[in-house]
Amino acid sequence: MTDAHAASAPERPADFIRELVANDIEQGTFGGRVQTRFPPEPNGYLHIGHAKAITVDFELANEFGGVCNLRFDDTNPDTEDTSYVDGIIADVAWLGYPVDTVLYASDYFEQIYEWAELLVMQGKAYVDDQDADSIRLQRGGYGNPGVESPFRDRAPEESLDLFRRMRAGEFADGSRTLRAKIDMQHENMQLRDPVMYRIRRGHHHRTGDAWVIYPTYDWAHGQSDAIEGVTHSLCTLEFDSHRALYDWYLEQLPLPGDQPRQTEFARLNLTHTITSKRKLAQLVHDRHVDGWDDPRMPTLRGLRRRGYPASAIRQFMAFIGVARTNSRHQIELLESFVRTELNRSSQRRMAVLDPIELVLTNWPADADGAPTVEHFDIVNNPENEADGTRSVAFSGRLFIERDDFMADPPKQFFRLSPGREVRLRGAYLVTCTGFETSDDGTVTRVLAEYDPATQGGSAPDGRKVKSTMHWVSADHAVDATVALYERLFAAVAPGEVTGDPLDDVHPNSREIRTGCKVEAALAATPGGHVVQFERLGYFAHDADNPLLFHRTVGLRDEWANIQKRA
RNA sequence: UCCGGGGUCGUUCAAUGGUAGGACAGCGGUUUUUGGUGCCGUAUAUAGGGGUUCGAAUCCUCUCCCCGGAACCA
Repeated sequence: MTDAHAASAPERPADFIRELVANDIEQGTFGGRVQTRFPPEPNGYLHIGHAKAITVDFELANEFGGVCNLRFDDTNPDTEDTSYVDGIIADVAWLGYPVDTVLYASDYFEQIYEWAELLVMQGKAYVDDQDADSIRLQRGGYGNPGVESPFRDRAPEESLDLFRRMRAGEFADGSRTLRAKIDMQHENMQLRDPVMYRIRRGHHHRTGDAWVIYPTYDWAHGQSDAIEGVTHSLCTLEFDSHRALYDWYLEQLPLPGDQPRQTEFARLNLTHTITSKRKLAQLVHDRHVDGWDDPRMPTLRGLRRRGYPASAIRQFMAFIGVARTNSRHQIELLESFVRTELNRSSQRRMAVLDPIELVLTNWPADADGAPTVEHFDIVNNPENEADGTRSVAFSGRLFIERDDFMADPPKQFFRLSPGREVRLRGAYLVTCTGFETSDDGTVTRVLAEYDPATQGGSAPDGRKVKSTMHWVSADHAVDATVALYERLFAAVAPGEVTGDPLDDVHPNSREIRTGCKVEAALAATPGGHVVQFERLGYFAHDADNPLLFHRTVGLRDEWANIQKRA
């Protein structure tokens, strides 16, 4: 975190949710207790948007001394799977939040069913024999009243009998539903006799075939909250109109404790990023990406593989806060948190992505005629002295970045060109004496002379050079593969009003570069960590392949800006 | 069309009747054995009209714009 970030964090005023909770505590609502929950449906993997909900839920409970549990909203057997359950648990844990208590709405099916019978007996719910199309037609429209079902005034005893037979499996899927009897003329469409149970014979990943009827989200969510003792049920803005129904259900029931309260906040949107589980699933299905953990994906596992530190994601979420305004944050802000964290934590290594040979023509040979090899101790991380130094081999034949040499450089180019002296980081000052080209004019080799008096990279006479370049020794480097990523989506920008963002998938969102040269020691280190290749950006070492690196984010590149402006 | 939620620098989050502030992105400078990092400086905003008030981003009113809501999805 930069000082600017650090300084602004404590000054950040309470967002509206924290204000609300602080107020509740002051007034003694919920007996001063705070309990939240993060309630994903296990029908896909978590993405960066969920990370906001996770941090809001867990941090709020944390801040006020309450608890937050992970609860699976597993009320739809058709879409859910145990592999998603496992993946979500792992992702929440990776983000840094406790998963020792994992709860499931499906554990409450019996209690929720009993409460449904209660509503039926009280005449507040009825079995409807109509199909989905008829119910939808009768619901009416915005500004148009609904039509009451012909089964609406069926006797409670008859509904109860039918409801029990629904559970017993006597009726076909979709043939009947249990509906709440509220108000078919209500201006809020959610209150026009919503469906509470549907018949569905899908195999549930936890309850198996024990049930053929399943509660809908609205009929299960508030009830689960109440059973668990949740006080503050936080969700995203699109559930705003469901709040009246949430309250109505709870008001009808003999709850074991205080009635929980739903509060909505704006979901996270990011530029160049899609946060729709359905669409991410389509990216995977259509093979635009390799899988849910593809480093281009905004999934938590994709970001992790790409080298995003969990702490950077948490800090970003804390910084943007919560509000009810629909907005789309710039991904550059997230990336700045990633860079800030990585700048502090990642060790520096030298690598050359697009190698060109640099030959030191005055480099000495040993007694046996072979080129001399020297070893330099180079600082691992200038931001953290405790990271120490490493020994790097140096000799007369090196690789440098092709971009770091220009035969005919423009004014603002500070790197190697004929006649100019630069520093090879941690090694020597070298002066370019010439270069070789192939028949088509491509530079094939750069020639230079080193100054033996500048061992370690500083000149005894105090002369300065304008550039310090990274390098690898040709005889000591190893070949590696580096994956560079563009934004998956070209647009998805603020104010953009395109159609389906999937039309916008960047066709060349990944560039694989082989033949890159990296320090030999990198091949021997375990994968998973992130290193900074000097001036090239941050790279995540692939967990499975020690010679594959994913670029996490690039560095801020002033030279690129200069070229752009020219 | 009806109901609900929103509208503050380019972007985003603050300021709740009393100096419109921060971050990211810009721009200018500076330090630096990474054109990285750090540091210093700087421009840019209250959707519009009317009203209340000594004083309005904030309260009232009219208008405009954006988002959400009519699954047996969540």
